[in-house]
Amino acid sequence: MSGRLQAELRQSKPFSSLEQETHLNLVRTCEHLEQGIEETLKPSGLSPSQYNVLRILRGAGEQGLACGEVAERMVTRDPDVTRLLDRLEQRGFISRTRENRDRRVITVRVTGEGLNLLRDLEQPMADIHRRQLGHLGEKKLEMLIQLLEEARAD
Amino acid sequence: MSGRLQAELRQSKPFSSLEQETHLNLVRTCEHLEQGIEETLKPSGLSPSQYNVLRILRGAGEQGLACGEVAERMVTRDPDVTRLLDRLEQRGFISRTRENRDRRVITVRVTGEGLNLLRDLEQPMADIHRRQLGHLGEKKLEMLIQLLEEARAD
DNA sequence: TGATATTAATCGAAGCAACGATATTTGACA
DNA sequence: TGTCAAATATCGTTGCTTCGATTAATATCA
Repeated sequence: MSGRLQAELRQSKPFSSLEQETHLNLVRTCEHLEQGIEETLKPSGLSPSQYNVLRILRGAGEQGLACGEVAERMVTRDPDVTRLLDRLEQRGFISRTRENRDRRVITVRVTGEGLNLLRDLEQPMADIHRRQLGHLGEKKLEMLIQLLEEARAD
Repeated sequence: MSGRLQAELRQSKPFSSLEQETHLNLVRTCEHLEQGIEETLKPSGLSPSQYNVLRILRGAGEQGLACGEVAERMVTRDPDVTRLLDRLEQRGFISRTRENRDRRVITVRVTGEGLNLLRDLEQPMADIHRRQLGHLGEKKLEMLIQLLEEARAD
């Protein structure tokens, strides 16, 4: 068994299976990375989910997206996108307009202010990603990606 | 670039760097695994953190652990362990006793009821781990563990 | 000793998340 | 057409998280 996680957990026989050890390593790594992301976003008062939504909307461009489409594209699934959007709208980063074509759907768009915020975050976010994972090098990153995609394919 | 995550995100140019792609793959995979864990734990009304605490305490045995030590050993860091323990104590899965040696610390122990709960969860948890990651096989799991540990070492 | 700092755990308040239930609008079809 | 089902987004409630402040006990050291 690998020693690093064992040391972190301070137990002598922490794992009952290789699958479990992998799981714990994944969760730990994720936690570690998310912590860095949160710190980078904290000055602008955005949560990772909110940042994710703004980027999704920037990707969608002028035509915007329906609420449900935003929910589908989020990295982590949010059971109540409405209130997430509420907070972004209150701060002026997105706008909502009800469609006349189908009055059930509400189209969401990122505002100019939202785009400015994203622009300001671009460099810091690139930096933190690099700092956190850059030391692995291209080859290992690709291996890791490959393994993770395979892990999700069940 | 790998195709799977790109399809999930439904964007044509989602990544500005390999590090970012790795990060997103990690978060997605974690999310996916945690979802399975949550479903397995739901019948007993435990959150992953609560389950984690019970296992930590079982590992510590009769002598128990101080609150702070529990917090240190958790997989995901919780800024307020007190209330997490409150809920477990209310349900009878743990007990708390103030130490006379140093009256600042409170020792936490898992109760018999807590141990029973853990025993009942053992098989379902082993099953879900196997179902989620077993298809990778021993070799790839070890590779993944190795890469994840390396990723955290920055 | 007495004053200050440190450590351990808890609590108050505010905001957030999760789960269902509820409008509102549209579609399907007898 | 009228009725029922489906889709879309929102809201109500309850419980959980988080942040900082607070209490209490111990350690430090002039």
